[in-house]
This record gives sequence, C-alpha cells and structure tokens, in this order.
Amino acid sequence: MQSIRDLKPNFNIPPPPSMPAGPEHFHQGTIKMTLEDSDLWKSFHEIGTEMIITKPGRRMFPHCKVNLFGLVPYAKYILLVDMVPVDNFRYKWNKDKWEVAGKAEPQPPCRTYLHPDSPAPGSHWMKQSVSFLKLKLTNNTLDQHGHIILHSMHRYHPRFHIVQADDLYSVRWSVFQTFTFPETSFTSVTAYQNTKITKLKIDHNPFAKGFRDEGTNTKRRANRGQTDPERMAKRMHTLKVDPESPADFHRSPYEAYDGEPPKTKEVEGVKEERYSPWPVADRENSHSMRTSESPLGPEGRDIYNTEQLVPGQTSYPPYRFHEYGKSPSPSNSSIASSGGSSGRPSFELSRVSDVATVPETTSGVIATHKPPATEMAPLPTSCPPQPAVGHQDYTGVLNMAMAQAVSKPAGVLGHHHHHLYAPYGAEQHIGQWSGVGAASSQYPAHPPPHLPTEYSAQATMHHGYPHGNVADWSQYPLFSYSCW
DNA sequence: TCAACTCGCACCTTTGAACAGG
DNA sequence: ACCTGTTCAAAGGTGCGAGTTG
Repeated sequence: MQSIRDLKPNFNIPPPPSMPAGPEHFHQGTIKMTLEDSDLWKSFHEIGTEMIITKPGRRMFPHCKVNLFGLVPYAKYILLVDMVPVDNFRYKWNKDKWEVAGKAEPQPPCRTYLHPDSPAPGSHWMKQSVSFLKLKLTNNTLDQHGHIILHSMHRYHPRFHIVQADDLYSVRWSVFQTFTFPETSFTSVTAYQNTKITKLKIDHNPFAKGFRDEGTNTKRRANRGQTDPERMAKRMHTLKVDPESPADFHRSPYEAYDGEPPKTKEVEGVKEERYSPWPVADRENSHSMRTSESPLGPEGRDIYNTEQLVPGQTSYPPYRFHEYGKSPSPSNSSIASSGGSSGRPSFELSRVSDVATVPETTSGVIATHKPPATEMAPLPTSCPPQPAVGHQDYTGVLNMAMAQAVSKPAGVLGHHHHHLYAPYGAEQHIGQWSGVGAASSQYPAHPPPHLPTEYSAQATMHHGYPHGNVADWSQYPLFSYSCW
C-alpha cells in the first residue's frame, strides 16, 4: 500500500487557506480498507454478479460495506462511492453466458454517492463497518433522486473514495485514496439473466425471503410453475446440469469458510469454472489471476489504493448548488436546506466552466489531467486493440447523493434533510456525456471484453507492477470519468 | 419476432410511533 | 420524568410474471 508520504502531487498549486494544514497534516498511518461480506460477494462474483437497475432506483445486493483502518481519529473524512465501467462494451446474455453485444453506450451522467455520515472523524469511520446500504442504482438518465445512473447490460465496479476534508467544500483540495475490490464488479440488468444469480439473491437477501424454497409462499410458487413451465424446466435444467449446485446454492457462502481453513485455490477454481458465465478461456485467465490474488483473505485484501491531491484553483468558479431552483450559498458548509420532494437528501455540485478547456498542466483540474503516455502503466501485450476513445468532455459535475442519514454523528451536515440537487445544471446536458466510455481514458489496461477486467487490469496493477506504479494509477481522475 | 424493459403484485423486512411497565 | 421493551401499522425492498416497447 502506498503511504501518504509517497504521494506525488500532480500540481503545484498552493492550497487555499481553507485546506487542512500542511503536508505534515497528512502524515498519518496508512489507510486501509477491507470489504465486508467478501465471501458473499465472491459467491456472486464467481457466478457473475448482476445488479438490477430500475427507474425509481434499486438497492444493491450484496450492498457495499467496508471497514476502514489507519485514519487519523480526529481528522474528518468524507466517504464516497462511484461506479466506473469495467470496460467499453455492452453485453447480452446468451443462454448461459455473457457475450459482448457491441460497444458501450455513451456514459450516463456520473453520480457519486456520498456516505450520509460524511464528513465524520476517522474514529467514527473506524469504530464500525461503513455501509452503503441505501445506495441505489437507476437506469433513468433523468433521475432526480441522486441515484447512481448506469446503463443496463454494462459492467461496472464500485470505487470507494476516502477523502480527508473538513467539509464537502474542501473536498477538491484534499488528499484522497481510492479503493476497489475485484469481487464487487457486476453487470447491470433490468431483469436477472442468470438464474443462479436469482437464486443466490433470493437465498441471501432478507427482502426476498418470500421466494425461498422453504418459504411459505406456496401459492406463488405453484402459480409460477403453472404459468411458466418452460421457465420452471429451465430452472430445473440449471440445477440438473450441475448435480452439486443445489447443495451449493443452499449453502451460505459463509458456511464454506466457517470453521475450516481458507479454501484452497484449487477448490475455488473448480467452483468458478462450474459457475462462471464467462467463457472458459476467461475463466482460466480469471482463475490464474485469482490465484495470484492476495492470499491474506479479507483482512489483508485491500486490492489497491491510490492517493491523489485534488487540487484547487482560486480562479475557479465555485460549485454551483442546485436545490430544485434554489441556490444555497456554497460558503455554508453545513449545507442546510429543506428536504426535497423525494425526501432523499441529495445534491449536485457542478462547475460552470468547461474544465476540459483548462490547460492540463496548470489547471489543477483532475479530470482534465491526462497523464503523459510515459507515465501510463504499460499495456499488457495480450490486450486487444482498444476501442477508439472519443473526446471525453469532462465538463465537471460532482453529483453526490446522500442517502438519508439514519444516525448522524454530531456535527455532521447538520440535522436538516438536504436536497441540494438538480439532475443537470442549466449548462449540463446529457450530450456532454457522449464521450466514449471513460474507462478507456482512465484505466491503464483493458482486457479482452470476455475477460474479467478486474483481474486483468486491477489485479495486474496490484501484482504485476512495482508499487511505484500505483502512483501512475493515481493519476486517473477521482470521481471517475466525468465527475470533476 | 424477440430481447430488453416496465409495471403491478404478493410477500417480506425494516422502521418508527404508540403504548405499557418499571 | 425518564428508560426500556413490546406491539403494530406503514413504508419500502424483493423477485415474479404479464404486458409493452422498439
């Protein structure tokens, strides 16, 4: 893990007065993040995680839950999640596996989910696991609830950003670290494609208890069989193909690990081969990457992290806040406002200027900083020709959505339910997102579309290169393809 | 024609208000 | 006037399956 001391600021912009104290301020212990429910995530990942996206917004399951270590107890941090495309392709489900169905659609407006406890002292984040239970995914590009907008039939993975900042308005001057976990990648869908995923969801999501085999909902299941025998047959076929799978599916993913030594890689590999909907070659590749994955288990399984100085520029126009027409003062760090129509506090920060036009080396605008080719991590020779990357308009929109805080620590964002949000600023148009998938512009390597990218790219970053290269990785913009 | 998507439904958990008892 | 525990209804999260859309 790269320590703060290794940080190589990309910009030499003096921090504004509001920025936390000098560099020594950041001489903290190495921040570490681990994924909770990692085994459950892996169970899904081995099959090919799917996440339903709906117009009103759908929660993730499993939901993102992390543990944080190494924060300065008294320093304040902001925790964010965004979703970045795994690759530049659209997928389709063909019988029993995912296939590439063409180029990815233009990226929807980027949304970053702000943990409702933010900002909170390090002690708060570390005292218990941090849950993103209320994060919702939507396919509605006009969504006004601040949900994270995704395209269906595309692959994404969540990124977790921990930013040391006293308030939301100093975020962009703050040091941050980004964490991702390979097992959290998923395919967004409007309806489940893989029946094994459906079954796993039903077996583990308490809200889907009514669909469990041992459930009391006999009427529904009877109807299900009558009304759609083909589906039932398909279901049965799915189970028959793999005589062991029923037991496996009824088994909690945790059970396999409970009370016994960590699963051998062989076993895991076999399991993955059995379940994975990705082509065999991919699975092998994936497995080979898996085996090189951290053997430490959840405790030591921070995949990688990056640090980056989010620069500021005094000449920059301040964030514009939209609250359904209102314009609260950006200087108000407590972000007070009345609740919006949805009752879900959310807000959008956007910049007026088109940051893409700001000179790279002096702008201090992360999103526009395209690292020199020599700083890029080398592309694996096995990489196929990359999809053409069109000009990505990085017109900045930081669009955060705060789930309604259930229990806020004292002094966190006040007690108001805020709705500082509008889907698009007056200058923001969906068209601005029309660039080709940003993954190409921010990720150093792109595996073949059928490759589980998180292993071929991220794991490579983690294992294939000396740690110094993490700094290269850190050049990629915070808040992904278009947020800043 | 068909894959992708939407919507209403039954079933379930979660949440919070109301209440009782100590 | 508190605190704790229980009850209950409302809100909201699920996948299913029929219908719709392009």
